[in-house]
Amino acid sequence: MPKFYLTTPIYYVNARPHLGHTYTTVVADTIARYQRMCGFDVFFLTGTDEHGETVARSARKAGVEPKAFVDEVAAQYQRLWKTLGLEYDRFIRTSEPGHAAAVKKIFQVVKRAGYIYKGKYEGLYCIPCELYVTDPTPEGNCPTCGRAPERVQEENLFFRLSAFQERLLEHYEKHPEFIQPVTRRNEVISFVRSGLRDLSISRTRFGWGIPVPDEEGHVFYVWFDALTNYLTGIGYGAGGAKQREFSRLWPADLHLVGKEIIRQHAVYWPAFLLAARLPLPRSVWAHGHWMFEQEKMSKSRGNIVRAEPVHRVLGSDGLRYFLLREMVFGQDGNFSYAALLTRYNSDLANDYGNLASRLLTMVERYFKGEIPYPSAGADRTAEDKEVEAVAEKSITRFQQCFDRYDFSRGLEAVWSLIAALNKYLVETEPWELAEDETRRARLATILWTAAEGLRIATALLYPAMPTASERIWSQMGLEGDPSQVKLDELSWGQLPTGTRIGPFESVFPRLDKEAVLRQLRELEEKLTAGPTGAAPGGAVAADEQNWITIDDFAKVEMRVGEVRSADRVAGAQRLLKMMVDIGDEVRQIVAGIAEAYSPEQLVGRKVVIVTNLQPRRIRGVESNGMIVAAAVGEQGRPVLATFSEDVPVGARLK
RNA sequence: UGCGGGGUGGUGGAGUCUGGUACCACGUUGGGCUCAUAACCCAAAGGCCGCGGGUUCAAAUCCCGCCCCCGCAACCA
Repeated sequence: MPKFYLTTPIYYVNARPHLGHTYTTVVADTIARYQRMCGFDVFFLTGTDEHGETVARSARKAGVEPKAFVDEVAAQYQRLWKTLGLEYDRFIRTSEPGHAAAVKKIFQVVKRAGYIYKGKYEGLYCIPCELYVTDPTPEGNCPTCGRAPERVQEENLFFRLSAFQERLLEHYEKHPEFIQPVTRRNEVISFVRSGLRDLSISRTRFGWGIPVPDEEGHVFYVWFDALTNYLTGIGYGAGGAKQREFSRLWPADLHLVGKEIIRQHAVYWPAFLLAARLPLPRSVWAHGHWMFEQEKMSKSRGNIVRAEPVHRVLGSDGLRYFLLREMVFGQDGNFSYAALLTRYNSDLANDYGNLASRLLTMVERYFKGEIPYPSAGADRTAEDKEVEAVAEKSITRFQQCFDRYDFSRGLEAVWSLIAALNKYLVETEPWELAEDETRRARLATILWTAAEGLRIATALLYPAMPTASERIWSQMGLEGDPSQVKLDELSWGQLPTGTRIGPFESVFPRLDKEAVLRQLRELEEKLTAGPTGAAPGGAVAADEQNWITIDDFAKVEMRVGEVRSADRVAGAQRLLKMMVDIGDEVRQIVAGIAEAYSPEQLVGRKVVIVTNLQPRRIRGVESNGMIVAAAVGEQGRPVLATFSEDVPVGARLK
């Protein structure tokens, strides 16, 4: 049996799983189930990435040892995957001893091949990003996250990434399917063409990592450590039977990743593998991101969607269906509760679920629960043949789409069959025929035909919605379960006749939109109210109130000022430079309010100024104070503080 | 300003690489049916495919210019 080895990224345990993690894993699970139905011997690997300074810090903050911290968060991931019915073959954790051994081994191989050298790094380092800041912003901040980097000096081991530029480009050229979709491929190619710098692969600043052999005080940089999981997860370096398993499974057929880490997977990873003389994975597929109601999800916006509330209300299949159906694989998608419920009600409840219950009800009522069969000489009408044709076409189309991970279109193909079946029932009116004893044969043909269509649709839906598919399968009284269906053998006419249908009940009950929306919001709130971010349950101390004393407040000097003049700062979209009269002097102040206020609106206006703030140059212009404004809405639109009574310039606020 | 992604009937999306019928879902309006989960079926209305130019027998699709939106980054003390 041919093998199919696929992976998700290993998730960084600094944060609790959110919708993005769930999406990748759902996709992987769906592909795994699909490929099994296609006859592949599938191996599905996922796991957690547990090293690095950020994790060490979060653990310290939570007051626990790193190991205890990562154990807790890794368990959260495993629990969630379990509740969502995601069935991986192995969950790897980079803190496992076996993994460390394998990382060391591959390092030795790469080192012996001459691709490692020792260098000195002196400069800026951004701790949250775990990146060296080689070209900081004009302000001296990290270009990735905008925070202030720290000045460090350390001796590092470097990987000669630069030596692989040509070989990588050649590989992309020869294997166009290596990076997908095409837009990502183009991005990567232009990045590599622009020149590769050697990569520092060790750190000496912290200890929470895998020690580098023979290098006192060095631990591996997270990516060198993390990427290697794809090898260790299937037995690399383990020896014996495990090594044979490795040889059988490697190279990976598919690395599923989010678009934010395509570079690591399409550049660094193949370079490491080339250096270690290992075959390269067949493809790296980068999917897009989920937005929440048209906005990027982010912690600061507080709009991170979690799978748990949705699962509680809709069940895992409802969530899976939405994720697969609504996003064009590879592009960004938009998540909203309203869209989720609309999809659920119209596709799952009205079309599919309702089809099953109307059909099963009729089988129960007209044939005592036994799926009837068309009698030998029964005439088949044009309608019957049409249904068969649609079913055959759905099977083909579904496979074509799923083969290229076009889940959305593939599911559409199944729905074209479901729609055809609903239509068929309306047109043939079996409930009319049931009134007439002489037309039993025709009635039998119709119900058999519809049931056969439902069987095919249900089999095709298994990869996307395993639970629902299994339930309807058994409600129809079919043998075994849909996972055993071989897709290349699935075709019209295999529905066994005379099988007794099982007890049935609605698999996708219709939902009251308003009520469910409310329920979702409540569940969500309950979740956010708990420890947020990385904090594993209970590990975080109750928030101490951030009281300040009156003396603290007294340190801030705020005065009423009047804007004398205001001008835009050249080349800056949001900045205004103002001259503000604060009584005894006129201050120059720069503020990021240009998008909300025009200079003309401001001149002559009384505002509140923090006057004892340390002066600072912003975009080359000195600012001697800060203007006080409310941040309104999610975008933080500034609204200036004002007085409704007249106040003299220079008056102090207390 | 730099990089990336977009602008398609009321809404959300396909289609753009590989020019030639604008497709899907939701929504709206009218009708049908009663087996079914107020579900299902039929019909209709609704689009100068962001704007301007070009290539072509033919452009949503290719080329040039412009406008607008979103994300990231840079300024937001």
